[in-house]
This record gives sequence, structure tokens and C-alpha cells, in this order.
Amino acid sequence: MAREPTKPTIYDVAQRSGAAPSTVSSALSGHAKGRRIKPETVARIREAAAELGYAPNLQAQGLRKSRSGLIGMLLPVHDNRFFSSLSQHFASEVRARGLCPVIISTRREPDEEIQSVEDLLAYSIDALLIAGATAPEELSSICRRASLPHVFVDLPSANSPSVVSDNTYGAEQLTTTILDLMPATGNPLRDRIYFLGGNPQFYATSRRVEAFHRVVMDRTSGVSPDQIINCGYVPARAAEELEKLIHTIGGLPAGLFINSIPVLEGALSHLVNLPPDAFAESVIGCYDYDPFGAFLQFPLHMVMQNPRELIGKAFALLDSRTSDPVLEMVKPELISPHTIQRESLGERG
Amino acid sequence: MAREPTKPTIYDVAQRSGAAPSTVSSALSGHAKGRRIKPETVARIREAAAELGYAPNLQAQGLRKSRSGLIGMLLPVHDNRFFSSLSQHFASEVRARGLCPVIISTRREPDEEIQSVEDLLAYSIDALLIAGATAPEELSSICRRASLPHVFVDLPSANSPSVVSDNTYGAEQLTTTILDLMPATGNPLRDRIYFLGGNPQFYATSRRVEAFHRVVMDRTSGVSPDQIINCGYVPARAAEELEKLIHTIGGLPAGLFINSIPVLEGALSHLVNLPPDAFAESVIGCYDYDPFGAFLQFPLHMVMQNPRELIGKAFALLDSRTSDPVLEMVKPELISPHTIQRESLGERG
DNA sequence: TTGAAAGCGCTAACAA
DNA sequence: TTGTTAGCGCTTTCAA
Repeated sequence: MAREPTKPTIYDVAQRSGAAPSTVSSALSGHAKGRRIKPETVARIREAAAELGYAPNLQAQGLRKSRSGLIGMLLPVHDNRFFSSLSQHFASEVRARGLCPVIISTRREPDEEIQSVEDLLAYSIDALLIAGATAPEELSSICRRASLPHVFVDLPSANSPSVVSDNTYGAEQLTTTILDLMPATGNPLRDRIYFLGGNPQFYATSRRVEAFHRVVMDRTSGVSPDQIINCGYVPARAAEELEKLIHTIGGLPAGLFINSIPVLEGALSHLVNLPPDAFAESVIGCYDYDPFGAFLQFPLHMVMQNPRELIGKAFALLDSRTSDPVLEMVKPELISPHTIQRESLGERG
Repeated sequence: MAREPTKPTIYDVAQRSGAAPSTVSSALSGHAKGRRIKPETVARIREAAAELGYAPNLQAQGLRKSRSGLIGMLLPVHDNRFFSSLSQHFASEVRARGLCPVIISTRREPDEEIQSVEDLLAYSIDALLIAGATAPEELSSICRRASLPHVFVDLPSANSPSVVSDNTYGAEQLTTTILDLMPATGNPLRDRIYFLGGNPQFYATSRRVEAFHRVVMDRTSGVSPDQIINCGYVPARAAEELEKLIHTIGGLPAGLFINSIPVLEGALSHLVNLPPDAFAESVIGCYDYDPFGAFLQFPLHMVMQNPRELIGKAFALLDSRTSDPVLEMVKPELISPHTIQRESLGERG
């Protein structure tokens, strides 16, 4: 029963079926019609291939056709609810097309991003999705130079087709909701809405801050710079800043816009120590979604992105073969407090 | 400034540097020493390559060497905290070795698993990690037949090297802790520990149930079958079962062993409606970790797996070039209630 | 110290 | 309807 370790090639199949290698190739890769190969010949070839356990060598095929059947996706990290969800949808779509997904995480390092694109190019990938890139224009120009079909996701490029979450819309929704529900505490410093977290140099944060600023300007007497605390994404740092804020203004603010899950996590590590009634005079929202947000001691408004549609539109752009810098928007959804989403998080153990 | 769309090859570099293609190949792939190429020749070649923006065609290289520089990993899903963490560590390790990771999700479908392995084989991948496979023996035999170095992770194969979480240890720890802390409610049906969730046909669940059973047998008067509720992983189903249990025994059980995050999520959707004092006579634990578990209304004991070490040991096994069915264990860690892990979940926005 | 030549497995003209 | 042939870009003897 021991199989020889060398994999059979079309030559083996040709020999066994009595056909020529090129005939085998055509028959096996579905070009039988175009090449007018006799159905019985095709059958004979198929049979021989099956008997030998033949499978095409995709590297040889790729070399010859100068395409590989690989589709790449770049993302900052795998272990993040949003990006891993993008991965999942990406993978489904790619597999549905009979291709092979190659997902590379680049940790928000511009050098890694560039290196990864060049690596993928060296494998002759057929297309590339770029999610959350920090150096979009550089990547854009590499892809264009190589005439590689590509689409930016979540973070746009000015020079390439892109599909992003509508951060402006989401932030407007969340800010408006918080303002609508905010109670009056009587303390003017607490009776304001604060924005916590993020990095204004990142596209998403800047959109959100802008929308926040605009809505608050519209609806209140103005925005003071200390209402916007862009302290990054490290939980510990967020906890610190929130603690400082609470200390300065003498309590929880009446409105709190938390930017991203890690910031929420940091904030919680402080909030969890407060007495339950501390939350009575506060409305808290988080831009990003986690199912556990529904199970906290206080009501939490959340903004949920739509990874399925982001990926769907990205592939639609690929299919359209545009290389113009169109920008597609996908609206996120505001989730009410204590809303239990019924979908599974994925399974384990 | 427009670059021609055809990528330069070693022949272009050869022409420009005045060397032969084979010399270029050797010089550029670090075999300059072995082939005794004059350093100045190497320099000339390097220069020419840089000027042309030469990058090797990895498909051609792979075809010739019959290895690709690709390393594959199979996992059930991307959008899961545990598996995405495995992905992240896998990707780091692979990139550190100068290779390219290809991560494929197979949704716990045996057919997809097999198809994916065969696809990866067709790309001449150099090695494969298989995480959470449902058809391990079949995959094992495909890999062996192709003499592909491979290691199973999280779910072992009887015929191939494997590294798994020590489910027995973790379940013993969690069960013991719950039993140690369990109060007496006076109601004999409530004064027991219950196991909720999972599928006994899966390796991990079966290990955990077995350990649970053994510890409970040791420490109490016995285990009744209705103490073990293997209701799968769908949150809604878990919620239902928990509700039924509470109804039947007249309150929350004194001890509850929740098996996996989605089950916890389902349980929470019911628990969140109970008054705070309902938890006073219960000790609750979850086999699996989520940082938000630290922020719930009641104390939650959690078991955290160690993806870094799982991947580390998997690569150590690959490096050892064993194909014997050795089984490595990695101990998970019991996390006390309200313990705030300081590491970021990854960043966003 | 270097070059020439063969071939990895496949596909696509072009012939027949 | 099918076979012959010439590469895709690279590495690797072998010969010089």
C-alpha cells in the first residue's frame, strides 16, 4: 500500500491514458469543450488521473499562467473581534470563488505592510485587500505599479478604490444618542460629554472626533479641548485618563463616548470599582461592539460595524475592475443597551 | 517614470551586470560563498538587481525547489478569541522564519478540512499546523502520505505529533475551586455542581467532563447524569438549558461550570435578568477566558488557555522533525474573579 | 571563479 | 480531434 513519494504529473496521466500531456491538461482543467476533446478521451483521462491520485501542481500552473490563485489580505492583527470577523468573511468569499486566501497581519507597522505586499507580489497573488493600513498611499503605489487589483478596507487610500465604515455617521448617532439621554447633574463640568480614546492621526479616530465635535457644537454651548481625550488604545492608559477626569470634574461625566473596545476595557477596570449608583447620572457609549457589553452593570450603547458588507463591497469593487479612487461607505449600527445579539461568537472546546 | 509592467528576471539582472543567470541566482540567494563568486561580482550583481527593482519570482523558485516557503495552518474559524490568538502567534513565528503564513478556516467541516489540506499540498507548502480538526486521522494520513511535516494543535491525532491544552488539569482546577467555595443552600438539588455546555464527541469537552466527573465523585456523594448538561455551543440553547435547570432545582445551583465563551454568553443572557442577590449562593466558573468576564455583576472564575505556548511547542515539534505521535501538554491558567488582565485585546479605530 | 544547459510541471500556440 | 513544441523564472549539476 505504500505510495511512491513523488506526486504524479500530467505526464504520468498521459502515459496511463494514452493521451498527450497537453490533452491531459486541457481535459483536466475544464477546457475540454474549447479544445474539442472527445468526451470518451476526457473520461479516459479522468479515470487515469483518479487512479493515480493526480492533483495539479499549483506552483507550476501559476508560473506558467503568471497568476497563482492566491488572494491576499493585509490586516493589522488577527486577534481582534473586528479584524478576525473581516478575515472570516474574506475567507468565505475567496473559497467560494475556488481560490486560496492568504491573510497577513502587519501589526500597524508600515515596513511590515510594504514588505508583506512585496512578498505577496512575489507569489503572483491575483488580488489584494488591504485592511487598516497605516501607509496606504505607499501600498497603493506599489500595487498600481505592479498592476495588482486591490481595494482598501476600513482605512481608505486617496488613490485606490476603498470601502470604509461610515465613521461620521456612527459617531453622529452615538453622540446624538448620548446627548439626548444625558441627565443634568447640576455640576457644569460633569454636564458635558467627553470623548475618550483613539489616535487622531488614524483615519477612523479623526472622522469620529470630527463628527463628535460637530454634533456637540450644534447641540450645546461649545466644545472645550479637554472634552476630547485621545489617549490611544492601551487599556491601562485609558483607565488612568478616566480616573484623572473623574477626579478633576468631581464624578462620572454625564456623557461618555468611549472609542474602541480596548479603551472600554481600560475604562471598565476603573468603573468596576464604583458603586452602582455612580452610574445613575451618566450615559455611556462605546464606538465598537462586544457582546459582553450587554452584560455590564450599567447600560452601554454600542456601535457595531458591518464586516460582512465591508468585505462584500470590497469584492464588488474588485469585480468591477476599477482602479479609480472610488470610496464606498458602509453604515454601522447603533446597538441599544442590554440588547442580546443571538449569533454565536464562534465555538470552542 | 512609468515602469514597464513586466517584472525583471534574473536574465535582466544578468544582462545588466554582465554575469550569467546562474551566477546571478547564486549571488542573490546567498550561495555566493559556496559557489566562490568574487565579492566584486556579487556587488555588481546586487547593484544591477537593485537598479532594476528585481525581486525573485517565488513560484518559479518554488517549482524548481519543490518547496514554496509557505507554511499552512488550519483552524475552525477566525472570529474566535482563542483561534485568532493562535493565528497571531503562528503568523509571528512564521514571519520570524522568513516564510509566509497561509491560514485557512474550515468551519469544523471534515470535507473542507480535507479539501484545504489537499489545496495546500498542491501549493507545495513546507509544513502544516492543524488546529481544532474534526477529522484528525484522515488529515494525518494525507499528510503522512505526502510526507508533509505537520503538527496537530489543541485537538490531537493518534498518529501524528500533537500539542494540546491540558484540559484535564484545567477542568480539575476549575471544578475544585468551585467545590471549595460553594456555599450550602440547604436545598439538596441546588447544593450540587453542574456542568453546562459542550459536545462530548469533541476531544476537549470529553476531557473536561471526565475530569469534572472524577473530581466531583471524589469530593461529594456522587454524580447524577443530570449534573452534566452537554448542550452544545449555541448561546440560545445554553440560555434555555440554564433556565430549565434553575426552574427545576428552584434557583441558581451552588456551583456552575460553564464550558466555553459562547455558552457563557448564552447563560448571561438569562443571568442578567436575575436580581443581584440571586448570585449570593452561587459560585460560577467558565472554561475559557474573556477579559469582560472580569466586569460582570458576579464573580467569575475563568480558565485561560495559553496560545503562545501551544504554538511555540508546535514549532518545536516541527523543528524536531518527528513524525511520531508524541503528545505535548500545555497547562491553562485559572484566573481569579475580577482579575484585570493588562494586555490589550488588540487595537481599533 | 564562472557559464552553459537541463529541467521543475504546466499551458498555449501551432501543427497535424 | 489531438500531438508537438516552446517556454514561464528559477536552481543546479557539470564543464570550463
